[in-house]
Amino acid sequence: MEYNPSEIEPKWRKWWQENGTYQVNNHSEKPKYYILDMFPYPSGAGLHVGHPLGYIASDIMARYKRLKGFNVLHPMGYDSFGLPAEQYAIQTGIHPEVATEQNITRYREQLENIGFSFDWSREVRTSSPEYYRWTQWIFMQLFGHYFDKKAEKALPIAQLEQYFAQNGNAGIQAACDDDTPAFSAAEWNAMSQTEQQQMLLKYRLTFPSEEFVNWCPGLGSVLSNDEVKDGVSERGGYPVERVLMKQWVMRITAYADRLIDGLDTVDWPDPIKDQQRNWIGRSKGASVKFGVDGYPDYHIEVFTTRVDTIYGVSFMVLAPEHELVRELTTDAQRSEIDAYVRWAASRSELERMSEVKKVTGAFTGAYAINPFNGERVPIWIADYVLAGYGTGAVMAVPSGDQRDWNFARHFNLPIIPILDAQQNMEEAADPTKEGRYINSGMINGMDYETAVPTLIEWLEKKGLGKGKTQYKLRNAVFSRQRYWGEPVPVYWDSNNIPHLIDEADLPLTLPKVDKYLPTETGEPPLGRAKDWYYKPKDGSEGGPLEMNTMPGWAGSSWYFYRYMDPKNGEAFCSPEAINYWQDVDLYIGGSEHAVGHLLYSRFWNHFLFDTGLAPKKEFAKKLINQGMIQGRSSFVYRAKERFFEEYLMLKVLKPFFNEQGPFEVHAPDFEEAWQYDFAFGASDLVIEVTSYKLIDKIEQIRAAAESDQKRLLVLSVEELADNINRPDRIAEKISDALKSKEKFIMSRETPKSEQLFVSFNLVHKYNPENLTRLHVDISYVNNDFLDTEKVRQLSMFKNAAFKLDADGKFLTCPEVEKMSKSKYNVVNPDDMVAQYGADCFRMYEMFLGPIEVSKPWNTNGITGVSGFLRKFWSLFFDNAGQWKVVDGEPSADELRVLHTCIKKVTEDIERFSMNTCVSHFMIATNELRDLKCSKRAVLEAMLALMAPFAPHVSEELWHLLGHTSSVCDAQWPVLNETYLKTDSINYPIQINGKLRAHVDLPSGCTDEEAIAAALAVEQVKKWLDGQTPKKVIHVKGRMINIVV
RNA sequence: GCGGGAAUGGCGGAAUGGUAGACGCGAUGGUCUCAAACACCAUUGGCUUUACGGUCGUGCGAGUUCGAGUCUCGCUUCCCGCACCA
Repeated sequence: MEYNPSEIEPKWRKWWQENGTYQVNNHSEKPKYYILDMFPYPSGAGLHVGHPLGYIASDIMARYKRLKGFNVLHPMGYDSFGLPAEQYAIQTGIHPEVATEQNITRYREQLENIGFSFDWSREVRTSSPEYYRWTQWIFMQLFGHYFDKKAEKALPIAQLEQYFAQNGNAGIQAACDDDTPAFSAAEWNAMSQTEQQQMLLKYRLTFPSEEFVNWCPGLGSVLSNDEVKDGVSERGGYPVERVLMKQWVMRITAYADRLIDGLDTVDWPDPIKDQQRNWIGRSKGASVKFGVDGYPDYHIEVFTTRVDTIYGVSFMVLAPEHELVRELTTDAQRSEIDAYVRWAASRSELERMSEVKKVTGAFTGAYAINPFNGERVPIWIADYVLAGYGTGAVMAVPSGDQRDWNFARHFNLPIIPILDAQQNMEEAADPTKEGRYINSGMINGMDYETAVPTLIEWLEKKGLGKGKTQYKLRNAVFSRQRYWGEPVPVYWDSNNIPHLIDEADLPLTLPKVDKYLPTETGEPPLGRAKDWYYKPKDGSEGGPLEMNTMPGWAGSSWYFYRYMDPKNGEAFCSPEAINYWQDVDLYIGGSEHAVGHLLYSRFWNHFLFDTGLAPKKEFAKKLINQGMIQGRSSFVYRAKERFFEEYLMLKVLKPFFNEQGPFEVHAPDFEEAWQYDFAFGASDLVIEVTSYKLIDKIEQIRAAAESDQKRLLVLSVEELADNINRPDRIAEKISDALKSKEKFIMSRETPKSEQLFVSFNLVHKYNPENLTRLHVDISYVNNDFLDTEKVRQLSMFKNAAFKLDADGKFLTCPEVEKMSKSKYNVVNPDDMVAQYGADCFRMYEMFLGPIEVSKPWNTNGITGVSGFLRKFWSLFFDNAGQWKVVDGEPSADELRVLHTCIKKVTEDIERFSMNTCVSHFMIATNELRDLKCSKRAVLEAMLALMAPFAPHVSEELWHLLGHTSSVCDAQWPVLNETYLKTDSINYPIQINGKLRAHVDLPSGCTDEEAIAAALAVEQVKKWLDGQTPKKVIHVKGRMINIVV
């Protein structure tokens, strides 16, 4: 039998499905292992070879853990709400649900094709009502809770109401809006129902709020920052304005500390943790109020992380937009300040970014007073201070902060050293915290650790400031003005207070709409729905339903629990299921989700934990980032008409120079002066290069030549393209024309070619301006060489001529780019599977390199893996296709090869080094082949090792060995170290760390024996040259180093 | 500007501080074949040498060490993330 993946692979996929091989039970004696891939969005473009990279790695892990005796949960589903389907719906009128369904079908086919061990009976889709009713339900829980800072957890809002009724809000420590007023119990009890509800919104974990958004009236939607370029939308170029809009917001800031601290408890890559810490941006410092000279009522509040540098403040800087700028500016400075403010407002973000080194600013004429020493310091404005961040004011300490230093240098402001350890103050700021304070009043002589609390205590006593922890993190906007998302289960009463709908009325399903666009009045698409109104069953007052939908991250923030119990209609997940599976043991996905999905889902999970719904604070123990697979595009160079003039000059006309004397050349800059492309000085012949199609142009030139009394030779570019590899033919033609007496010479043959493409390795010979660079579909390219015959299928190349290189080949120019349809560099996994088989595809993706590294897709090496699989097969079948596996005791060598492979593969899977696993399989296969090993005991163990990587071929051979159950339920082979030992070891001998000789020694030899043997080696004696070694190092089983 | 990561043959990449370049691709030579493909065998970092060998070599420059691709410090370039974040 021959190895034929296209036959065996579908057979086993069918068998696995019929036998329910991948179905997982929520009850088991075995330990659980939950391995999860990040949720894909089913896009219309289908899967490309980059997507499965992580899925293959997780599938290998899942199969490996199963062989090791775990009950493994490895599910797959779809994050199926999303913008692309909605945009498609706007264009075509097709309901997003229909398009999404089609896309999912296609994804499923493609995924199935690769032989994953997903339990498809657990598939979930965020856009199905059975799923999103629970997303809505979790939203309702968030609405019903507040965050208690004393308990450090979410508590029911009813408890808060009770507390307010008894105590007012004094003494409560809860996360709430900044503008929450203080009120007593009496005041609370005197409030109307509406007023109380209004107040409670300031505490709820999700609440409506007025937020600034980038509103684009032209598109009828809100845009993200990066969709806005220079104040207009990137798509369409419509104006964008910052407007306040009522949005649902999640109070994620309440969890800022827990989200930072929780990072220390999970095994995630440090770059991801760093990004999250950075995003949350916890900085401990102090807020300090500076007085303003002559304005006793005004204060300028600043936040600083280096309050210890306060005596080094030599000026203040306000943002140009700061509210006090107008009032503080003196008349003398007014014109300068006004001009600067106007200039700053005119500057785009881009300009500000690119000119960080340019120092600009203006003096207001006013002075601030340092609360510590009463010193007057000038108040400046500069655009490096942002109005929207912090207080919009900075205390400038030029000795410790480089940007302040630059500013001080530029405007000649004092630079005051404050620590005795600060150095090179003349060249740059020194932000050190080392040493003792100088010039620093009450903290003189102290170190950093004692100075900070001293200063903060003083500030707080005087009421001029306080120690403060500041976060960069903002509350997360949870509303989208879209159709294709989860409806928010909320209605608004006549007093404009939001209320949850009754839990029994979940799911609140998406209504039908006539169009997927905003209404004429600017309301979201749900505003088009009829009867989008809620009437409670208890007969109380109802109201219109919320028209915003939830964002994409809503459904993906808790999906890992739904897989545990996907069909449950009573709960988002049964307590039994969640207590069995607990949390995700291994999560694999791209690092682009570092702060979006991964932070929001941690937030939701902390909340679910607080309410007792989830058993663990962190939902994923270990996270692995998979690298991106980039595309490898191929470019070809197409000649523009001017290329042929250049070509003629370089290749053809040079010899005529000697015979005919200098000729004159049409130069682009003198188009008016020169009528012809080439003119021979000593002859009356002129040459015109043009397309034969341009009859009018040829006639004009001909008339001009006649009136100039010149003879005209017309060379068509098509003809030149045809003869591009035969310049001699063109030369002959010119030569004939020179000898001829004819007035007008033009080829009568119909040229074949329309366009000329130049091989990449010849491109350097020509002016790049004469060539156009174009993508060519990579399916016509092999090892960067273009298949010049096959490519004629494309209309663009139908009549093309190719300028080939010296070897007669046409080279394309490769470039690594994002994999995308428009770049013609997409590789579809289906094609790879059809050509090489799923097992080969899986192993090759792993073989490409470490899982976490991004790399371009390149099939150049796939034949190596394909060849390996055939070699592996040939351990079981001889050349004639006869089964050759025999029983019998394996030899010591055979066992050594097998157990080396067991050791390496086990170690490498555990550390996710899948690429080296494939190498080990290749090595073992080559060695077993050399040993002519076909022993059942060895091959059976090899199959178990191979099964996670190449499940189809392993299953086939496993059954041919006589098994009736799946190879998935085999046992992972156990390593026996004794088989690894060899009798002798070939030791390298180094002299002074340089390899000089080798010696064979028995594997158990002592230091003395090894050293004596090493010194006796002829080569070593030569290098020692009679000297006694100073020192000899013997690393057992490794090497010997002799120091002379 | 800040933070993180990386840099090893023609290419993808190996290498618990211990023989740098495993494994694969590509290339070269050979066997098989009418021929091609497949397959198989051999060679394949640079320089040098008939050969044995010598010598240089993991982005650059120092350092620690008997020994550094690996550890430390300084630099260069590239990639990723964040971004006037005080």
